[in-house]
Amino acid sequence: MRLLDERQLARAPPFCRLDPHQLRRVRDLAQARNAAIGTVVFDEGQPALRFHLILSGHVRLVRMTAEGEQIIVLHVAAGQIFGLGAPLGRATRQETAITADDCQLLSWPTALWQVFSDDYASFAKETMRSLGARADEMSNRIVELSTKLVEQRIACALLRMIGQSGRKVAGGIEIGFPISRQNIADMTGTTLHTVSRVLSAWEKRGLILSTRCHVVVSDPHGMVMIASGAARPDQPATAARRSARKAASSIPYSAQASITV
Amino acid sequence: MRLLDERQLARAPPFCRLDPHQLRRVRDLAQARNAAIGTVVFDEGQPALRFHLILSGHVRLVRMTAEGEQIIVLHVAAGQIFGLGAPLGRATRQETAITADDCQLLSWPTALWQVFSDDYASFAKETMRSLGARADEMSNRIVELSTKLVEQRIACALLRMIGQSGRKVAGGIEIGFPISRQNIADMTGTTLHTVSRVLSAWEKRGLILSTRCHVVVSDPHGMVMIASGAARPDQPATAARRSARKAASSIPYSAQASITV
DNA sequence: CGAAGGTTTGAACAACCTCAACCAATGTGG
DNA sequence: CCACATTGGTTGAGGTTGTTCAAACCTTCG
Repeated sequence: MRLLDERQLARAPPFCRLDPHQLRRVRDLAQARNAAIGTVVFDEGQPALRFHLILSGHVRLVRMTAEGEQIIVLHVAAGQIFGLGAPLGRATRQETAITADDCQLLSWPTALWQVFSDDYASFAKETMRSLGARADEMSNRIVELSTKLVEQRIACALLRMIGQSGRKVAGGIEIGFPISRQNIADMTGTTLHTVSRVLSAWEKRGLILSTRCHVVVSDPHGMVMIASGAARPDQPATAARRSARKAASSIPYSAQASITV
Repeated sequence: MRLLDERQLARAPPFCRLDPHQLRRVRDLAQARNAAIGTVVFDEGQPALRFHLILSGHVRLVRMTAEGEQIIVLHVAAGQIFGLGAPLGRATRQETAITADDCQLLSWPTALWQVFSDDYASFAKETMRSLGARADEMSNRIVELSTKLVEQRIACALLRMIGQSGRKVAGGIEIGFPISRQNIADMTGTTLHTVSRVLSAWEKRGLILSTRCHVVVSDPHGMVMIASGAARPDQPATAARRSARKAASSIPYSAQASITV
């Protein structure tokens, strides 16, 4: 079991540069846990005592509003670290972490994050890289939510998921964990009704194949078209939504203002 | 000039624990720059060669879409660092940085980030903390964009700005830098027309005072009411928008699932 | 003073949410 | 193994929010 874990640990980006001896040390300090689908790993508001690594499976980071709505902020895939609140200066969890499928998890006390960072340069580097990637993803989500229509946002969400956790299957690329219409709605800021309508339409057009909690994208290119706002049936191919004020987009700012730094 | 910079530097969170000698070293490695309002500090797509600190003023981090729309991702206030793409593993800028008012800026080559982090523990800690705070802010924005009505989102944006850069004036709390309706629209994913209508209505109700590029919140508490979705004139005080499915929100997940970690 | 940028406001329309009802798949207990 | 509950999915009708279009106004600044 430990040996097995070590071998998987060696494939996780934050630890893949460590030698066998270092891996053993890291593994021995970890607490292992198998969590069935739907298990809550930690909950919004709790003290952030440990950080986690996914050996296999997927975890959703979720926030809930006072009105009882869920918003899926991020998906974390195998090989990745999550729950780094403490090193980022948060004493308590801001999100709830729920397994999206059956998971093997390791966790360490937050104090070890500093130790690992000091001892293994690649660990520090890799966690920073991962924080950066997530900041990018959130930033992209903000742009999408601000500018895109629901159909485009759903397309973006599917593309993001097949990019992060897609696996090739017969009819296309499948999202590698169970995902319901409600889940997709929670990612895109819409309702399951709208998601259902959109996916049904896409299935008729041959863009996807879908069964219960299960989506295969059979025409990724067509999906990109939809996500980008091209392939709009009626509209003239102009702005997807808000009036592209001035439309001076093509000239970067730098061409106008003197940039020095 | 250098001396003046050093004194201001000593007040910036990332450097406030340094002794005078260290401060001088940091200052001597920096490039100083005064940037008038509307100056582009760096542009989306450029290589990330330096990181920056605001001595005074405010900087907007902006992203543009293919259709020419701007989205304001974050505001950065005096004393804060920005442009940390490189340590986060990004070779090129993902956002454009534009000064929101007249700014005094310092910048350093990205290579020094590692050096400062190694040499000054408080610097490393503080930059992590700041990354965490921004991740929180983005996460909050995602929740707002996903669940709140336009009026609530605008209220949230105003509250966030007075929280970060508000100053007390005669009639209430003023946002500490110039801000147009269009800017607010770019923050909330709406149009300047809608922002204008909402602010006009608020001004009539005595919640704010506003002139060109200039907003004073005179009733912060009322603003919080609006932001949270209370104070809705017609609706019964239930869910602000999407149907609060199951509304099991009050019981934290942890009460249902065994949480161990 | 004219131009440019910011703001206001009305009217029409589109997107999408809400309500409502129903169906299909899966799981459960007798 | 079947009745039944549960969960996820589908689909139509109607209503609300907020965008789009259009036009005018005001302020600031060269």
